[in-house]
Amino acid sequence: MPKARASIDADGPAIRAVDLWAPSSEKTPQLLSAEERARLAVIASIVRFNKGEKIYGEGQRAHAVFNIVTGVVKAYKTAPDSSEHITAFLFPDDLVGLSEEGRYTNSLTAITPVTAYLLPVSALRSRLSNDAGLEFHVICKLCHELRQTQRHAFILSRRQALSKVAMFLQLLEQLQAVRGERITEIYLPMSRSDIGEYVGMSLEAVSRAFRGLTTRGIIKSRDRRHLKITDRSTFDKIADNTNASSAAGSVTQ
Amino acid sequence: MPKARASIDADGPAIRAVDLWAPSSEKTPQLLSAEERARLAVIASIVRFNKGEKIYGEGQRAHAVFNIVTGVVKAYKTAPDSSEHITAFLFPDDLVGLSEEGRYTNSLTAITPVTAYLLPVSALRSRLSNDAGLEFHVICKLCHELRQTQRHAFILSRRQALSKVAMFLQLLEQLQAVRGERITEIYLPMSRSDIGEYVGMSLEAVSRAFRGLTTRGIIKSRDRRHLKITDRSTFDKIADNTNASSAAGSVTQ
DNA sequence: CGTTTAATTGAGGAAAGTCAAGTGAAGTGG
DNA sequence: CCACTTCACTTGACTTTCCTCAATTAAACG
Repeated sequence: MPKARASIDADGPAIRAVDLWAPSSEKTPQLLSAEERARLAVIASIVRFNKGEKIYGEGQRAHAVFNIVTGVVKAYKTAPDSSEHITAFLFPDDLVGLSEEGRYTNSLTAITPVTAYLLPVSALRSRLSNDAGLEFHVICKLCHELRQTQRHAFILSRRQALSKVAMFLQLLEQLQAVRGERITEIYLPMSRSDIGEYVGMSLEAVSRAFRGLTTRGIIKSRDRRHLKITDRSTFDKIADNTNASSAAGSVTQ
Repeated sequence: MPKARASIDADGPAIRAVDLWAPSSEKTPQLLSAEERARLAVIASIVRFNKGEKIYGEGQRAHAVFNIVTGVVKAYKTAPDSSEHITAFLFPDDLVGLSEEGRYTNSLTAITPVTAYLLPVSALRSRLSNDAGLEFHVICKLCHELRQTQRHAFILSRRQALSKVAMFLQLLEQLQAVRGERITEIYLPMSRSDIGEYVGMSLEAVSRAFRGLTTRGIIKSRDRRHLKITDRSTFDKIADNTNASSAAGSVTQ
């Protein structure tokens, strides 16, 4: 029996984002019509990457844009001091590889097995200039990613480790919901180290934050990659940084 | 004699960004042709805001997009704990107010006197759908802003206060260069508190960072809003976080 | 010129980083 | 299938850094 995703696989590239102007009932609808997806499928090819495989490196010539079908990738920059900063985690229906003057601005690595559509820039370019509707959808997607990155920056600006991690989990949960997956459990495809590089703290601090949330009874992890939020209200308070630590503290101590 | 900017004022909305694919010689060219700007000018109106004046609030209905002509604005989010996080500083030729489902996602306040083009969304919307070239330019601008926000996130991810502030100054300097202004001196239109809210540290820490850079002879400030980089190589090392603190430390101590 | 706001500076404490050791999980090859 | 290697994660002890609170100085504004 084919997975739900298999149909997407067959239908061509897909992008998902909210509309810029119109208030819609649906949360994040599929932006492209079947016809548009079919037209894009003509110029696209399917590519696969193993877990841990590097897709491209920062500064390389950008020959293609990728549209993820299944799996998760990380986009990251390597700082001059050789520490890595993760720019974004990218999931199915995301678009990645939009470049600056023909060169990639991030490196890209698969953190799970990945299948994706590869769209050559030359072909995409001409398609874009001939299809105003598609262009508009790309604009919507970019606005979406811009807000996503602003949210990332917001997480990074927090000072408390617990708050950072809680916000990160909220983010993952929401993305999962948007993809139509079950959210009884949050799935963490990435390592502690990846999380640390995303939220701006050491992997040890990430580990401690998980422990902190667990011992306070706020989350419960089945294994290192699956957890459940058991106390939603204090969880949200910690994420919002509204006096939850003090309340929870009085319970614990 | 009119300032260079006065001509922009007269010519209609202007946006500036690098091209997605083509490597260009110019750093960040004006994307819109005279004709496009004129067509946009038809639907635009000029608006002015005083220093400190709020332009719109997060969550309000988004009736218009703004294209800044002169002055500087800050876009920010107010956290549930009532602390403010600055999302971006916006300068002439920037585009701001692209919304999510018809509502603004940030608040916007002028931090200097500001003049801007106001583009009603309804008119802009129909212009966009009739002009593929304009759409493409908006895509370029959005990619540009996306990278800008990623850079912001990168600054926020740094741990050292000096490094954060140095990177922030690099950013300002580059934006100044792009706008064609002189870069012998870096101009800081925003307060220490604004800087702190942008780079993710307290205003006191910002102040101390400036002092730190000054006492080490790396920067020299004429007044609180104007400074010069006097030791470029160690400045860059601090921004890059490559063993400059140790080297500078041995000099000072 | 006085009042208000912004910025600096200092002292103390909390929080996360670093270093290092130990534990658990996963994958490999016999 | 199990021992072995390897890698990811956890946990602890110590140190550094920045935040918080508070007092002082400097600048901006009417």
